[in-house]
Amino acid sequence: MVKTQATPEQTRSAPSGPAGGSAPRQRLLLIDGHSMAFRAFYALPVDKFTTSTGQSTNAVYGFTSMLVKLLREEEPTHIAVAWDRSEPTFRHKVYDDYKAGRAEIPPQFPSQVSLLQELLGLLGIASISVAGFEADDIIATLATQAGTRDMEILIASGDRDAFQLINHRCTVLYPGKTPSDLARMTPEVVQDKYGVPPQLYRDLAALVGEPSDNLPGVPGVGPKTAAKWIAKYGSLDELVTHADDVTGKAGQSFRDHLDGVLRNQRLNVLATDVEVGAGLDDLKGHSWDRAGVNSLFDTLEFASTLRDRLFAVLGEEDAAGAELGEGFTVELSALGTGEVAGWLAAHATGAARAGLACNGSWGGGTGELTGLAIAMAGGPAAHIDPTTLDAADEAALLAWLADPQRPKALHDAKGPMLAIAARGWELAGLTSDTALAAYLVAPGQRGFDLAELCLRYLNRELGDEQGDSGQLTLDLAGEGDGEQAARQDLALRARATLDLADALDAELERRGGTRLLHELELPLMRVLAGMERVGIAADRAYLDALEEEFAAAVRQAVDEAHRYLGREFNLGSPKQLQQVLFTELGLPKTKRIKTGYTTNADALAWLATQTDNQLPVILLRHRDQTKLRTTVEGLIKTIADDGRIHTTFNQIVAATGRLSSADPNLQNIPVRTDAGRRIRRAFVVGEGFDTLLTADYSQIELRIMAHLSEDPALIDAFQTGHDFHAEIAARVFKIAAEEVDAQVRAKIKAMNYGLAYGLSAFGLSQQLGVTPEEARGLMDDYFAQFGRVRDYLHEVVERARREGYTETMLGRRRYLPDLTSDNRHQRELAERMALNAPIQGSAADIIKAAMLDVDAALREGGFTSRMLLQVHDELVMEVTGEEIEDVRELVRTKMAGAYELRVPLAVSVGAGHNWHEAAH
DNA sequence: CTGCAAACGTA
DNA sequence: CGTACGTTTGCAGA
Repeated sequence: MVKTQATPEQTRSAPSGPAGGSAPRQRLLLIDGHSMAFRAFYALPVDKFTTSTGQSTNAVYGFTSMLVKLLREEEPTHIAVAWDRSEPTFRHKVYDDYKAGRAEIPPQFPSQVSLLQELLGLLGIASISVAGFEADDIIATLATQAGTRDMEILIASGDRDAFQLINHRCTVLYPGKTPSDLARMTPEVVQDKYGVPPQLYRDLAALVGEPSDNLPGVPGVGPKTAAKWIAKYGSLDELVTHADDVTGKAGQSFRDHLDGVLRNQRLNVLATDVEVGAGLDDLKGHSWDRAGVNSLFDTLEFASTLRDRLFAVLGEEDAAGAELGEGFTVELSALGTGEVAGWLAAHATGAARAGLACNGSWGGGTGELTGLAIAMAGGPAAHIDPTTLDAADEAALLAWLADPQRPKALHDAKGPMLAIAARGWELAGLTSDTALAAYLVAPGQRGFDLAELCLRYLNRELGDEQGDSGQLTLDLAGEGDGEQAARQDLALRARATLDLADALDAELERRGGTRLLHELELPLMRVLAGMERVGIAADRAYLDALEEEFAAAVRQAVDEAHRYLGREFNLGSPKQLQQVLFTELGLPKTKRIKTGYTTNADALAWLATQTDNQLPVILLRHRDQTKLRTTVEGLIKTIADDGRIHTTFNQIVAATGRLSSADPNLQNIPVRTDAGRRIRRAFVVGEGFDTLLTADYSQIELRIMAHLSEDPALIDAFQTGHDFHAEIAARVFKIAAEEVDAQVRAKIKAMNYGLAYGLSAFGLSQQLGVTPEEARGLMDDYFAQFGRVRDYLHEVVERARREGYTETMLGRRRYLPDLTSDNRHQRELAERMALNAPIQGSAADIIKAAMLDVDAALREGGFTSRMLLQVHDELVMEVTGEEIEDVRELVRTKMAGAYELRVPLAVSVGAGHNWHEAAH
């Protein structure tokens, strides 16, 4: 088996030979994968090399470290890593007990081998393993082939069997205390150390034995005696021939154990004719995947030092620019009044993309632009102060910014876009948003800072941000170095954005995400900016009254609780609650958590059933009312001067592709309880409009599951059923849909929704309050009718494990390296993520596409009505009286038609004066 | 002042 | 032992 990764889009190659010079000798590096990884495993403490998700990384780290050192110091032109297989080898056929009695492999080790093989794949280094043979045999075979080509050969192996391969052109690098501390085993060193030439080393080993392979040698014969004999007789064969001549106690022992010695000799010979499936030419440096390596190192939580060292050695043959710390350079023009139009005309008129960077502040649907930098590929860059423009400059600049024919790249553009819009300007022609592109390349990563991305994708350092207000260097002399440095800094960010956009374009193309960026996320960003700018009207007086009401209820509950206990305590402190409930009142213990026992709502409700004590009930009411009060409080604080609440939609945080909403979060406004729904009445239709309209997808995730699984019964249920859950229940229990009672329907509904989350029988039993056996039975009944769903969910996980990522209907990927973790908890969590991601993510794809369609239709139709919010499967719109029927129809059509599934996409629409009334 | 844990709201 | 988020609060440590 040969695993290589060769993708034409990649530009760098590894490993590198010595640059320049005249026809350097070819040098083949062969690594015994398991042997070296095992050495690394024991050289580094596993507890110090464990990620936050529990994945051990000590072997990966140590091995990689060794690899970097070898690449740098040995400069191989060809390289391969050979791996053992778990299947028996020809040696087992000769000797049943070969390697028997070996210590158990530590549980943290095997998954690291997979990670290493993944890493080698990304580095373009061949990983070779062959059924029936050990890594040593593969190495011997390749070394022999290389020998006939007069190549220089280096073998990194902790297995002394490799010593027999040593000769004047083949050196074994044998690990000492750490795998990076390698001893060069040449013919001279072997002779010196063992007293025999390398070609006779296996004769010596046959006599001495190899305990780790369960090959006992001759008792009483150590390396010294063995070497003496071999020197005297010339070889083991000769020694055997003259076995009777060997004197002494050792000689007798030798004769007694002759069979074992001959067996050892047969076993430790290395095969040199293995079908390795790769020729020497396949072992030259292949292209490597920088972003993939970065992404893997990120998940392994490796510090940048190892990464830097690796990239430095891989990038050696590149032009000088690849060195870390090279940074970015620009030829900066700080444009004064009257200079902008001229600079733009001179530098930014063609089809070449410009990098942009903005200073200022933004959020809450608006912003202020205080500085703008434009950088072009060749180096020219300009800094523009938007407050000092004359009329001609301003006209030229805003025309350029708004020109879709002038391609631009900008990092995290939605904020700057709001700031630009706040000046009354427009930004068009964006062909990349580097934050958005990086998100599509690897969603679920922690940060998408420009500086971080530069390091990750360009291997270049972007100087620290100075801060927009010059906090670090406030230059008292006025027009001095501080401002100069700030302009330079902004220009460098513009330049970095430009270079990064190119790198991410290529990376995204490799991962099939180009269309997602250009046809979905980039256009959506503009729509989201519009929604943030518009906001949603809030009824402040109503909210004030509501807050007072909830606050009164909270005070009441606090009072009651204090009186009940006979002293004051903080009801908001879980710690004090635990003290009161479990220590002072001696109530039964709830589920254990890190800090003791949980006091969450479920636990309190359970406690209420276990005791006559009224405190749990009071606490529940307190929790409820407190939550409502703080929600209302928070909303009031965010009402802007225009009487509206402007949330910020985050497009690059949710690993599945969903949007999120913050400052305030308008995607978690209560709806399930009566009291909660009252809060929704505070979201009202704004001035100049007549109706709030909500449109939501019915059971979109289940419909997606039906589509993706192609389960005929599930698809059919959507075609025929009016009440979907009842329809499913009827099929599971083989009764008529009308006979399904509310209880049964509820169970099936829970089951339906649980499926997409990877619900277990235990989890289902907890939720339904039935026994795990009953829940198991329910699941079995369910899958008896909808078997393809089970197959699908299973396949989705297996495929993700193989490929390393899941994919949504529009090709949005989510990488889940923990699927091969040896930590069961982490692995199972990743499995649930893997089966949920395509479903939740496809739903996100669909509503995003629908939003684009709705937006386009509204603009094309010249409507005044507008989109305000997105809540995952719901859109909230603000509509004028005369447009209501058209918009109702438009939204329904666009949402239902956003993507064609094997089942219809059902959309329900409601209207009213506030969000509560509009719900249906 | 910052970061974590617990709790809880939504889809 | 059910996925994806964001916010608030209390509290411990810097």
